[in-house]
Amino acid sequence: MSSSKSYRAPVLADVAKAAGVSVPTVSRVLNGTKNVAPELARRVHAAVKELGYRPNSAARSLRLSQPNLISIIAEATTSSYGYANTLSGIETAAQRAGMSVSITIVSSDEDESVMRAVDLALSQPIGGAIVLEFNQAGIKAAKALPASLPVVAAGGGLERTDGSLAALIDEAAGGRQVTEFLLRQGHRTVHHIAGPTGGKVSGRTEGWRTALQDAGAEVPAVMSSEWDALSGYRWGERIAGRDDVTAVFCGNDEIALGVMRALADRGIDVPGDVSIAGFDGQPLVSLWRPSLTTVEQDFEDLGTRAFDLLSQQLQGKGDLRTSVVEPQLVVRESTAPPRR
Amino acid sequence: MSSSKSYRAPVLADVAKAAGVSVPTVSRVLNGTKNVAPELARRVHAAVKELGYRPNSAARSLRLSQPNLISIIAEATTSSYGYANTLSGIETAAQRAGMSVSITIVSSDEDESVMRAVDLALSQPIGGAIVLEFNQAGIKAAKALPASLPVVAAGGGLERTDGSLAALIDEAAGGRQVTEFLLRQGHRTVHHIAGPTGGKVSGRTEGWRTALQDAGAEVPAVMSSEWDALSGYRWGERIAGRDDVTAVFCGNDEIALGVMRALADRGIDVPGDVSIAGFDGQPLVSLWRPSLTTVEQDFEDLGTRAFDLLSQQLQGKGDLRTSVVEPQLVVRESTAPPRR
DNA sequence: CTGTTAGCGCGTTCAC
DNA sequence: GTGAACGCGCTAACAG
Repeated sequence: MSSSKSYRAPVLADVAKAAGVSVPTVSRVLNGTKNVAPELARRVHAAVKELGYRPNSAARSLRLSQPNLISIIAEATTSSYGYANTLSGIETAAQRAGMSVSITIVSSDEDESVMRAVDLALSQPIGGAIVLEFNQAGIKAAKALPASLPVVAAGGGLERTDGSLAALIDEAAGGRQVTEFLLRQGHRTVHHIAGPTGGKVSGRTEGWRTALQDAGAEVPAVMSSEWDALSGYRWGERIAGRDDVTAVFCGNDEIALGVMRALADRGIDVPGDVSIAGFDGQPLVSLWRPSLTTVEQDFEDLGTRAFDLLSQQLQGKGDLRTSVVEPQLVVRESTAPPRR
Repeated sequence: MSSSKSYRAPVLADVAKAAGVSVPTVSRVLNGTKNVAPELARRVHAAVKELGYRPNSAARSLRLSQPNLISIIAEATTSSYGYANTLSGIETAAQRAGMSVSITIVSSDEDESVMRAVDLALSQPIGGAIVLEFNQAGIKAAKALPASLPVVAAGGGLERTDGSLAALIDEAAGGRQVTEFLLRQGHRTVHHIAGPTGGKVSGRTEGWRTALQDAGAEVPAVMSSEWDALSGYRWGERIAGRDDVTAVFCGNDEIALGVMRALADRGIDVPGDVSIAGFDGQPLVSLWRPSLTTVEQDFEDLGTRAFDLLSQQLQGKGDLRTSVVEPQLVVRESTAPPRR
C-alpha cells in the first residue's frame, strides 16, 4: 500500500507488465481478436481486474475514429414532457446498443446560438446526431450540420426535408381523429387554437382542417396562440364571450388547460357548454376536473425509432428512411355532445 | 468542387497547409497562447473558416489528459419536470464553459443495471460526473463510480455523504415553511403523505416534523405513498372518510393532484373542508381548480450549481463543497384556514 | 516569433 | 502465437 499523493489511472502498459506480456497481447485479449494462449489470457484478465484497468476512451476513439457516441440536439423547451421522454427513449435504445449519447441544447433559434451548439456537438467524436425538431431552432440546427454526418430528425414532422431520415409522429392523423370524434358527437364544427410553428402549418392543424372539409363542415379561422397555458387562458377569455363555439381542439395540453381554467373562472361548463380537447397526453391531464380528452403521443417510442434509424444508417444498411408513430385519441370527460 | 465519395474531416495539418504555416502555429493561434504574428493569425483563421475545421476533442483530451466532457447519470423517472430542468441547467452552464454533456440513464436500482450504466458512462472520455440522486439508483451509481473521478451529487439531499460534493435543495426548509404556514392558518396539525425514499427520511418529511414539534402540535403518522398521482388518489379516498384531517402536505405535486381529485370526486371541498399543499412547483399546478399551494424548486439553478461545483473541482480550486438552493413557498387557492 | 521534435494511450500493421 | 514499430490528432517542450 503506497501512499501516493496523485493517482494515475492504469494503462495498457501497466496491465502488460503486471501480466508479464506485451502490450499488443493485452489488447488482443481484451478485444477478442485472433488466437491467444489461454494461459496468457487468464493472466491478462487477472491483471485487469487487479489493477481495475479501464481503457482510455479518448485514445481509443482517436485510434479507431469510429465513435460510439451520438449527439442529441434540442432547443431548450418550456414544456419538458415530450422532450424528456423522447430523450429517454433515445438513451435507452442507445444503451442497449452500447452507445453513449451527448446532449446539446440550442438556447434560441438565432444563428449564433445555433452555430455555437453545433460547434460544441461536433467537437466531440460523434458518429451521428438526432435533432429534436419540435420547433424552429431544431430545423436550423439540422441544416447547419455537415452533410457527411448521419442525422435523423425526430419530431412532429413540421418540415419533412426530402432526403433526410426522420422519425415522425403522425400529427395530422391525430388532429383528424380528434376532430372527427367531436363532429360525431354532434358539434356543427370544431374551433382550433394553434401554437406557433414558424410559418409552417403543423400536422395537427392540417388534420383538423381536412377532417372538417371532408365532413363538409365550416372551417373557422385558426386562433393563433403561444404554446403556454397563459396564452391558452387568454383565448379562453375570448371564447367565453362567444356562443358559436361549442368545441375547441387545442394545439397542446397546456393551452387546453389554460382555456379550461378561463372558462371555469367565468362559470362556463366544460363539457356542458363547450367541449375541449388537447394534444400530447401529459400524465397529469387525466386528473383535471374535468379530465382532458387529448391525443396521446408516445414520445418514448419516437425516441427509440429515431435511434434505430440512426443506428441502421451508421451500419450502412439503410433501407428505411422514415418511421412513423401513430398518436392515439384518448377520450375523457372534457368532451361531450353539444347542449342543443 | 471535387466529388469525393468519402469526406474526411479536416485536421490541424490541413489547416496548416492551407495557411502555409506549421501545425503548432495553428494550434497556438486557436488556443490563444503565446504571441503570433498578426498576419499569420489572419491566414490561419481564414483557413479554418474555409475548411470548416473543428478541433478533435478526443485527440485534445488525450494530449491534455483533461477531458471536456462530463456525464450526467440519472434514473429514468416518471416525473419529467425536475429531471428535464436540472438537466437543462447543467447543459447551459457546461456550454458556457465550452464543455459537452453526455447522459446515462440508469434503468433501475438493481446492481446489474447500475453497473452497466456506469460502465457506459466511463467508456467515454469524461472528466467528471453529476449524479442526479433524486432516488435510490442515483445514490448507488454515485458509489459505483471510481474514487478518482470527480463527482458531484445533485438533488434533494437524501443522503449527504460527508466527503462528497453536492448541490442540494434545502427540502427541510421547504417542508418547514409549508407546515408553519398551514399552522398559522389555524390548523391544529398538518398531515403528511410521503413518497418512497429508500429507507431514508426525506428533507420534506423532516422539515414537516420539526415544524410541528416546534409548534407543539401533534405529529400524525406519516402516510406512505408512491410518487405518482394514482397513489395520491388512493390516499385521497381514505382521507375523504376522516374528519380529523384538515390540512395535508403532500410529498410532491402529483400526489397532491391525485388527492385533490379524489376529494373532489367525493364532494369534499378544497380548501373549504381540507387544505392541500404540494411540493415541486410544476407549472401546470397553477391552473388547477383550485390552484395548488406548493413549494417551488428552481431545478435549473440546481443544475447550474452542480456544474459549477464540478467545474471548480476539475480546475483543482475546490473551496466550496456544497451549494444549497432555497425552495420557495407559493401560496395559491388550495389552502385556507379550517372551517371551525 | 516560428518550426522541429516528442509523446499522450491505444490498436493495427509487420516481422519473428 | 507473440513482440516491436508506427500513427491517429493534438500540444508541451525545445531549438532556431
